[in-house]
Parts: sequence; structure tokens; C-alpha cells
Amino acid sequence: MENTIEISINGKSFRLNRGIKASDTLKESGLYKDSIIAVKVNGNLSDLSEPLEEDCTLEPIDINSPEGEEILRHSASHIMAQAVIHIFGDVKYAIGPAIEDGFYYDFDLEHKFTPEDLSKIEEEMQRITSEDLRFEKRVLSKDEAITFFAEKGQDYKVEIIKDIVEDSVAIYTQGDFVDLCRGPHIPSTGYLKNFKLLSLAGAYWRGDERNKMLQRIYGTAFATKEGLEGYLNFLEEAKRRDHRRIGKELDLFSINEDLGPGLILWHPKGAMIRKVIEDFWREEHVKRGYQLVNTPHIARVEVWKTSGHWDFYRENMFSPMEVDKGAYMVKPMNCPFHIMIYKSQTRSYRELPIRYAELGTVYRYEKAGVLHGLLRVRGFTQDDAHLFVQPEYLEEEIMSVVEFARFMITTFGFDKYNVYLSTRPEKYVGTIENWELATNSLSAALETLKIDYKVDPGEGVFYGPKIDIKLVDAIRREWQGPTIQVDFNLPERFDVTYVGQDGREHRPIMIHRVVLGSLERFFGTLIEQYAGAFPLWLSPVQVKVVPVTNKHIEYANSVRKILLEAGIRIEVDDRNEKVNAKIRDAELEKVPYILVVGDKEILDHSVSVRKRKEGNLGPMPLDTFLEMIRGKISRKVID
RNA sequence: GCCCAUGUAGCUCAGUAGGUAGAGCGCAUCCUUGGUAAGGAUGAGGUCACCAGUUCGAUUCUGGUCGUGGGCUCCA
Repeated sequence: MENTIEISINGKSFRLNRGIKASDTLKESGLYKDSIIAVKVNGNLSDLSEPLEEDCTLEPIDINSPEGEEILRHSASHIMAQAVIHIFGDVKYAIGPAIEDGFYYDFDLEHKFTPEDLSKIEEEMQRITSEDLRFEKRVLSKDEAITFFAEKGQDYKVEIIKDIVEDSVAIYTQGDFVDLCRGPHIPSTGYLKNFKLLSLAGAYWRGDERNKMLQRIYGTAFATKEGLEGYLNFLEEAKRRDHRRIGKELDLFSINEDLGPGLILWHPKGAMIRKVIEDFWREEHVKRGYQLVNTPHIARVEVWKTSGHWDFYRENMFSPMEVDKGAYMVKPMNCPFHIMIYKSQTRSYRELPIRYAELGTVYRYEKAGVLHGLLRVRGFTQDDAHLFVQPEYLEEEIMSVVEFARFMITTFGFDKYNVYLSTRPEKYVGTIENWELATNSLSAALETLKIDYKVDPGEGVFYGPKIDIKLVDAIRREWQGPTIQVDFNLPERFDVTYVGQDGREHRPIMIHRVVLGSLERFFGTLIEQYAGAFPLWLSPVQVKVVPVTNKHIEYANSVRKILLEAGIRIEVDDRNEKVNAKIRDAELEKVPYILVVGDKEILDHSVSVRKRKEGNLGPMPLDTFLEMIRGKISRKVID
């Protein structure tokens, strides 16, 4: 065996001694920098201290790269665990991975963490990083590792090792702390400079609610101070945009605990926005060949047995209510009702596709702990539609639905979105063949449209796979938006048919879809997207008239009358306040346009225009102003 | 549902080592008539989430219930 090996780095190759450390290799090749914290050996992540035994390709990983930051965060979780043990002693540690934008570690201990503990732990982490302890890797056989952790009473680690298929496992030591870990890690604890512990949470061991609940600490770490500060600012910004806070401030909606959690009260301003959304939604549906329908909120339990909801969805449904001798249930979905309309007469292939659309309010029992503002509620209105199509037109129909959804969300200002394809879940109805057919038609449609998508395995609904479109908002967060589901099962369960060209009965395929999601959730997303400063066409109050003094109220009202008749949503602030105060309040209300009117404006029948956030635009004839905003409203301009 | 935190005026929050409470904003009235982000004065608002218990006395302590927040599990 030769005692040198060939190592190629960035396309150059070096012949070096067998067993050389990765870090020394980089130094030999002149590529070493302090910011390099790990390497990839033939594409596999590895420590800088890893000895190289074979010919290989080496790729340095910089702490500033996404992979480098992930390693940093993972190491931060180890350091946090070490700090927790230093402070609290008898601790069982479970898992501590890096996650998007941070890391966490799950602990099992007697002491209940308090928010004050976080700063103590942070201080101890700071001390550990100042000691600059090396991360040292050792490889043990599974048995050795089990004995090792069992002796330390680390039951969770033992359980994890037992599930590992390889014969050996790696452990990492820094100072007095040892953890089971695949690695790699930063070379030493001193590399961790910019971090912060963020929150406490309960988390089930292995994410299973039958298991013990552990205590989780979330934190984050970044390569640079700027990165950390940027992220903390992002969290602040998210708080500022919180739809629950803005909903209260702008008087858009509320949730009343006496009425019940998860039930939304749409206040006048929120309801006005909803009306604008609904009007637009209906118009666009009619344009695209949908027929609007309306259906009741309850139905006999037998219907839900036929549909499969009774067996597969009951835990999400409110309990049945006794009516005469039968039982009725509040609907969690609109599909059976639309099916009944379809079945009210014999359908010919000439009628297909039939597209029924309804803003259908549904009720779902959600566990108390999951309710969240407008985003997770117990009663909501789906912007629902069910399409009955012939199998040969399925893909075409899916494509037009996807296009429709894209049109809707971009009109509302969501130019970026991510697409996911959710496949068969554990609990499902129907045959595997039909599931495959349905899944394939969804993916084929996306591919024909050249839309990139990711697969979400097992995330489909019980009756079919779906395409989820997640909106990306102004600060790059994802929100659940449109979903499109293909369903072979309900048509069979309800024996839905059409008469084909051949005079025989055939089975249509159903598409369930929403192009916004639910009005509640979509509204919440809109509030966060715009931080309450809605585009002109959506604003509940589009124009606020501010008379300079009481003498000008009459003129202000005449301006209001003219614009109101032109279809503009307008209010006059006739309070006994100074101009400055009225302007300030209108700005805080996020009204898009403020019209200041006084003596000057009365003289030449004009208005002084002030645009939200931009300030005074100067005087303008009233007609000109009206023309301008009418144009913007009809084009649904977002500015 | 589970873990932790939390619930005081319409809103944001102080406070009471157990003796039924306060600020700012908002609201009402009056004064002020002011040209692009807060003019002034006076006043009205609270069963201190709810139900039990301890106590001479509970908003404060204990237990429970409900709600809310951050997570877990689960979803439009």
C-alpha cells in the first residue's frame, strides 16, 4: 500500500501523506481560512480533523455558507445541552438538531425551565465558548455505545442507538459533555459567537403524543453578528405584522370567548374587505364557466357515512345533533352537497365539465391548543368549488384550475409562491390504482405548466391527493393558500354518473379546489402581507376627507357625496380636532388617500391629496383625483 | 388533547408583602377653528376571567374551569 494519496480540491490535485487531517490538507494546498469549519469528502460532510485514508475529492465548507451555518447551529445545540447539564445536573438529553434559522434541544429533567433560565443558560454557553473546547469525534460499536450511554442513564440516546442500522456510531466530546452524533461539528466551541436562546416549549418524545412530553429550548445562531441581528429584526417585523394585533388595532375582526374560541366576528371594516374579495371572486368564477350554488350547513349523518367522513374524518367533526328521529351533522366540507345538486338530474357528457362554486361555510372541530387567530379556526368559509369532469379532460381541467389559482393570488399581490404535491396518507379511501392515477394527473398538469414543485409524502386528504400552493409574503414567510384535489372516490361512493356519447353511464372524476384557501385564513395572510396597509382596491376606507376647520365640513361632505356616488369608499373626519391630529389618525388607520380641504380647495373645487406613507402630493381638481383612483381601483393596482 | 407561560378599564400596561385599585391612549362634555403625524380642561368607565376553598376579610394565597400566547401533535 502506498503511503501517499491523491486529493483533489477545487479541480487541483495534491499528493499527500495517507492519514493526513482534512484541515492540514487545506493548509498544504494554501486554501485554509479561519472561516472554514468542515469539509465534504467525496460529497459527504465531515470534520476538519477527519484523517483522509483514500484518494478523494475535498470541498471546504465555510461557516458563512448555508451548510456551514447548519453545522454551526447543530454545534450550538450541543453547547446548549452542555450548559444545561452544568446548571441543572441530572438531565436526560434527547435530540438536538439544527432547524431552519436555528436549533433546539429536547430535555427531560425534574426542574421546569423558566424564561429566566434562558439567560442563565446563555451565560453558561458564553463561558463554554470562551473556553474554546475542541469537538472530538470517536467511533464506537453499537454495543459499546449502548453500554456507554446506559451507564450515564441516558435512556433516550440508548433508544436512538438501538434504532440505528449501521454497526458503529459516532460520539462527540467537547470538554465534559459527550453526545451521540453523526456530525460534523465546528472544530471548537469558540467558533460559536453569535447566538441567542429564544423560547421554551413542550415537545413529545419522537413527536408522538402518546410519549412523554419533554422540555424543548429553541435558539438560533449565525455566522455573523449581522446575520443574527437581521434574524432578530425579522422576528420583530413578524410581530409587528401579526394579524391578531392589526386586526384589533384596525378594528377588522375579533374573537369573543363568550361566543366560543375559533369563531370569527367580522367587524364592519373586515367585512367590507371580505365583500370586495367575494365580489371579485364571484365575477371571476362566472367568467370561467363556474355556476354559483348555495347549500345548507347541516345534513343527515347517513350522508357523511356514504362520503367516508364518518369513518375517516369524524375526529374533526362536531357531534351529531338529534332532529326528529334522525341525526344531523354540521358540515366540515361542502362536497356532498354539490354532489347532490349534480345528482338532481341525469347528466350528459355534453354538460361536462360541470363546475359548482360556493363560498361555503364549514365547521371543523380543531383541538383547543391549535387555534390561532384567523389562521386556524373552527368555523370558516371555503372559497370552494367542485368540478365534475370526464377522465380524458382531467389534466386540462387541472391546468386551468392551477392557472386560475395563480391569477387570483397574484391579483392579491402574492407574486411568489411554492407548489407542493401531497400524496396518499395513511388513512385513505379508494384503490391504490386510482390514487396513482390521480397523483399522476396532478403532477402531469404541473409539469405541462412547467411549474416547479416539491412532493409532500403522505399529506393528501383521505379521498385524494392534492396540489397545495403556498403563498410567500413580503417578508418571505409561507402561507397555506389554494389547494386542488383530485378525487375518484366520492363519485363512486355517491354513484355519480353521466351519460356518455355511447349512451351508457360513465363515472366522472371530481376536482375539489379552493383558489384562496378559506376567507378567514386568506384574510389573515393578507393582513400580514400588507401589515394592514391594504392596496387601494381592498381598503375598507379608500379615502378620508379632512376638513381644515368646522367651516369646511360642508364642502367635505359634498366631496364625500360625489365620490360615494362614484363607488368610492370614503369617510369625512368631522371631529373637532386639529388638521394634524386628523391626518395622524388617518395615517394610523392606513387609509390610502387623505384629502385635506379648506378655503383654497373650496375656491377652485379641488382637494389637497396626501398619499399613505408618501405624504402630501399637493392640490388636484376633484375630477382628476376621482379619475386617478378609479383607474387604480379597476386595475387593482398594488402600490 | 399535551407542556410551559398568562388573564387588572374599550386598548396597552402599572399595582396591592391579604383591607375591593391606577397611568397613557380611547370615550363624553366644554374651551380652542387650528393647512399635512398628537391643542387644552373636566368627567364617566373596573364583581381585578369564572367557580370553589383557606381567612374576620381574597383581585392578591390554594385548587379547579374557561380563554389567550409560545410550542408539540394535527389542518383550509
